[in-house]
Amino acid sequence: MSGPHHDTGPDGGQALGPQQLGAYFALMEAVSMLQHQVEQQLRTEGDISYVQFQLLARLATADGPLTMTQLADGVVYSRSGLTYQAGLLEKAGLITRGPSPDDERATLVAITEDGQALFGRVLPGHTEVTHRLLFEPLTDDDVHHLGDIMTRVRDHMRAQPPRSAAPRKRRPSPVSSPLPSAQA
Amino acid sequence: MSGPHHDTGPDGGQALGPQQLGAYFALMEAVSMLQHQVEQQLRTEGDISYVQFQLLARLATADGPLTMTQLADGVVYSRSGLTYQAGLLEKAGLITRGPSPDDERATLVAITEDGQALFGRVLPGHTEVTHRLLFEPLTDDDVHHLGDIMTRVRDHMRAQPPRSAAPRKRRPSPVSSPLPSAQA
DNA sequence: CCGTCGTGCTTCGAAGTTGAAGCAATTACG
DNA sequence: CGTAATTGCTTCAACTTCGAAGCACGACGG
Repeated sequence: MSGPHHDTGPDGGQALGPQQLGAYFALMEAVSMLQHQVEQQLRTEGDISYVQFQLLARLATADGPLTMTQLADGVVYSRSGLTYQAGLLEKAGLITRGPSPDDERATLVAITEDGQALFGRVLPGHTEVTHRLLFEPLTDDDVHHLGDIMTRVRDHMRAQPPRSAAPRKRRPSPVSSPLPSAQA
Repeated sequence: MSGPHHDTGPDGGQALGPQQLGAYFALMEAVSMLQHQVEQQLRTEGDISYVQFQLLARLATADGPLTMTQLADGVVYSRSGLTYQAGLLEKAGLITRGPSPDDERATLVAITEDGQALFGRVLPGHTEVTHRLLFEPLTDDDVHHLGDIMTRVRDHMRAQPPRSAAPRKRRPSPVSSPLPSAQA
C-alpha cells in the first residue's frame, strides 16, 4: 500500500502513470456524458438548464430566501451569470427577487410555488437519469468508494489556495450543500 | 425503450440514498473545480481553451491527420462547435485543414510543428495541475478504484442506446427564455 | 455629519456553444 | 447511368457565460 505520494518528478514535472491517465480520462468523459444527458432530461421535462435546476434546488431546500451571493456560491463562477439566470427564472415566475429589509443593496431571492412545483416535477427524472447512467453499473461498495474518494478530492481542492489574488473578498460561510453545487 | 423496472416508489422514480447523493455531488463539484483550474492553467500558459487543448492532444497522439468528425468525437457535442474551434486553431497556425484525397467532402486536420510545440509546452502544466488537485490526496489504491469505477461507468454510458432511436417527437418547443409554467 | 472605502448587484461587450438550415460530394438502388 | 437518400462540413441566429466597469448602499474614521 502506498500512501498519497506526490513526489516532484525528476524532470521537473509530475508524470502521470498509465493508471492515473486512465482514471483521469474515464472520469472526465463519464462526467461530461452524464452532464449532457442530465441537461437533455431537464430541458425535455422542465425546459430548464442544469444551472437553473441547481438554483431552484438550492432555493427549494433552503430555509428561507437567499441573497444573490449565497445563491451563486458553487453554481456559477461569476455574479453576472447569476444575474442573467435569475432574470430568466424571475421572468418565468419561478422565483421572486426583492430587496432585503436589512441591507438594501442586497437582493433576496425566493422560490415561488410554481418554482417548487417545477422542481418537484423534474426531480424524479433527474434522479432516474442519474441512477440509470451512473449508479446502475456500480455496487454499493463502489458507490461508497467513489463517494469517499471524490469527497476527499473535493475537500482537497477547496483547501487549495487560489493561484492568483482574490479579486474580491470571499465569503467564508460554507453552507452545507444539500444539493448539487458545481463548483466554488 | 424502458429500462430496468426497479420501482421503489409510487411516483415511479428511483430514490437515491444518502450515500449515492453524496457521491454524486462530490463527483460533480470536484470535476467542475478541476475543469476550471485546468482551463485557467491552459489559458495562462498557452492561451488556449480546454477544448482546444483536447483537440491538439488528439492530433498530437494520432498517427496521421484526422477528419473533422473523428476529431470531434468525444470532445464536442456539435459539429459546428468544432468548425469554430478548428477555425481558431488554423488561424493561430497550430493546425492545418485540407481536403481528403479519398472523400472530397471530408476535411483532414493535421497538427503543425507550432501546434506540437505548444502542446508540449502546456502539457507539463496540465499534468501538474491534475496531479496537484486530483491525485495528490489519493493513494495508488484509490486511483486504481477510481479508474475501475469510472471506466465501468463510461462504458455503461456508451452502451446506452440514444434516446432518439425510435420514439417520435413529442413536443418540439425549444423555448429557453420563457419557461412554460405548464400546469401538467 | 462627511468623505472614503468596501460590499452587493447589475449592465455591457466579447467569446464560445448549440441546433437548424444549407451546400457539396458520395453511396444506394433501380 | 440517374435519381434519391446519406454523409461531412460550414454558415447562421439565438443563447449563455465571463470579466470589467459602474451604480447604490453600508460601515468607519475624522
